[in-house]
Amino acid sequence: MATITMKEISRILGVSTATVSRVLNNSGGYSEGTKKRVLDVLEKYNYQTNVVAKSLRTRQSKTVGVVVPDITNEYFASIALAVENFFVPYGYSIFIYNTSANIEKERLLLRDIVSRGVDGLIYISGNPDVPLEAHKNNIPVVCINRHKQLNSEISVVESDNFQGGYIATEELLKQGCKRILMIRDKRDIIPQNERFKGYRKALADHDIPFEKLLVQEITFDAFHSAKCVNELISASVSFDGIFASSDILAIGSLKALRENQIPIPADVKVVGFDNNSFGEHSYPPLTTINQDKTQLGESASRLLLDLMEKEMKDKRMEIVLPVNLVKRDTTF
Amino acid sequence: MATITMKEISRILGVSTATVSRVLNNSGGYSEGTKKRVLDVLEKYNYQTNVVAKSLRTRQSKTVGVVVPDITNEYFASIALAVENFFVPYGYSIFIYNTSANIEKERLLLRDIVSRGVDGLIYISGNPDVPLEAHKNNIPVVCINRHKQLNSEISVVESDNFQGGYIATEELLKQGCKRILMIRDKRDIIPQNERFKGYRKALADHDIPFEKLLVQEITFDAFHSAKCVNELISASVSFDGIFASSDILAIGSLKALRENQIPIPADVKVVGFDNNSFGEHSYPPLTTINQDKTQLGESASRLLLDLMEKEMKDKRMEIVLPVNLVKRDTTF
DNA sequence: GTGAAAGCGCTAACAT
DNA sequence: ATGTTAGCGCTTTCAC
Repeated sequence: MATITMKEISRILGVSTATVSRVLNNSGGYSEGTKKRVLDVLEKYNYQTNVVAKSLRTRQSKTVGVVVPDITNEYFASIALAVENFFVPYGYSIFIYNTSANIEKERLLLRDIVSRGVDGLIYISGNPDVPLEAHKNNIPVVCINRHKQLNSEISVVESDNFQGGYIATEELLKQGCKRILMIRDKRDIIPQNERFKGYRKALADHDIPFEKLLVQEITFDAFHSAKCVNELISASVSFDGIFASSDILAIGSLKALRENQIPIPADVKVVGFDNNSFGEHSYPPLTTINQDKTQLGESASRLLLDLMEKEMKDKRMEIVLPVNLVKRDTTF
Repeated sequence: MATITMKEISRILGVSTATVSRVLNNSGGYSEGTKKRVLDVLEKYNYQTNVVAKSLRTRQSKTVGVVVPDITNEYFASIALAVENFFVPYGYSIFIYNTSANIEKERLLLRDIVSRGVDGLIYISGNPDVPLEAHKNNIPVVCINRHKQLNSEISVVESDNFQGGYIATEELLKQGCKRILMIRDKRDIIPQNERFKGYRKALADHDIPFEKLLVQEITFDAFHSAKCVNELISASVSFDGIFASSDILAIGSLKALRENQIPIPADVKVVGFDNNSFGEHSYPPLTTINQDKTQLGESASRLLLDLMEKEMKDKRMEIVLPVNLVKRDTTF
């Protein structure tokens, strides 16, 4: 950072640093003439604010932290991108933190977050303690799609997971499926649980009995999903539809169905969840529930900005965003 | 940031802030006794360093910026993750900047980067001006896989794109392909150009004449790739192999082949580039050239750390990482 | 081994 | 309309 300082600028102009600061911040209290003179010199010497010094003085770092389990996952990356796009025009920069689902690492990250004095935090991860602790440190936090704890004072924005589970299942039902396999992440996290509830409700509304065997709780990746479907087929468990609680899981099940020469959607229909980009290019292209990741990121950002700048720290908000069915070729 | 300060700690202990600072930084010059007393109080009051103040004083922000075109692209995200994992143990945090391939936005970002006093920059984007300008501002920069400019003094780490293009084409050749379509990004960027050169060299080494018609330069996405292959088939252009310069392009071509009932790999064989995760689950699973994204991120980070901490600012380095063939089912 | 004091670059009272 | 001054929280030279 070998850039010129305000002090030097003011010396060059023969004015005080206060004056320079004022015109830099448009805070008024100077004549048009000096404003112009100051601006010229600033320009001429290519002055760049020292944000660190400014932060120390104003106690605002103009940064927000985004905590995700894994930025490599398109879903999280899309949200992070939306957050960045929202905040940049307001002069904020984004720190990214990957937890790798490691709770110890998460603790360490939190220390760093507090130390760095981020102005706010967007949290998309599994562990409810951490945002709570940030909140205790007086850092505004908003959580995305991850937990809506009872007695938490933390704001949350999420997709309507229940509704998503419902319409996914309903799509299958409408097409005549009677035995719908649900493949879900085995972790006890709210989005997964809500999608499951939606599935059950749709079943109930269509007078289809719920069968425990048809709900498979697995490790969250495509391989386990493929393995699961293969095993079910080997065990002669019959089903004519699959609701996968995530596109990643759906992709794995598609693979297993292909390997067993089961025509899709003729014999088995499949609906995923998330609307990841690879679903467009899968074989067959995947019918899925779309989550609006941009909207998720933007809503959370807007909420956070209010919390940060409007001193609405106590106002807990909860925003639920609608989801919608994207029909492609794994259903008719 | 409502945390206790060094001054308060020192008052509580009845020592000077200098002493507290010394034990915090392990810089010696205190007895074991005071060290222990200080540490205890620090612990008791849960002292957290104010990184902003420390940065102002030491002129080190302990941050590094990572500039990518689009974090939503798994390839960039993987590198960014590796960078974070490398730097966190050294006490650095990561600013992420998405350029969206928008050169104007990139300029603005650079201002911010300089203003924030990042200690270093990892740059994975198309435009060579920006890292050059950062470099001029005395910010250590290392570029990844994006440009190796003549007379640039900027360090670079990249995959061996030429070799990748060569072995991809060779794989096709070995399996008897005579007419190999190459689908590439139309942008004139070095990785793409190198892959193309590898393709030509492999052709030449196997005495296969180069045909201009078989090189398709398209907009970089799966749709354009599918469209391109469809059009070629409609125009009765014959080919028995496809080398796609990126997995994204390969996925699109797979789709077009399926739509035309062309058996893969029996009639047409396909090799991609990058080894993105979705290639494992495509239909058929994609043979591709693996780039080691973790290694790319780590090497770049290590280089940058040397540049930042060892005052080796002038030492320009160039690291080329090997690539390897990952055989799956789009070739035999 | 420890403390006093200056100062990093900026902003914001408070003067004038 | 402009300047003076103190100070944000920390590190570091220089004394002792």
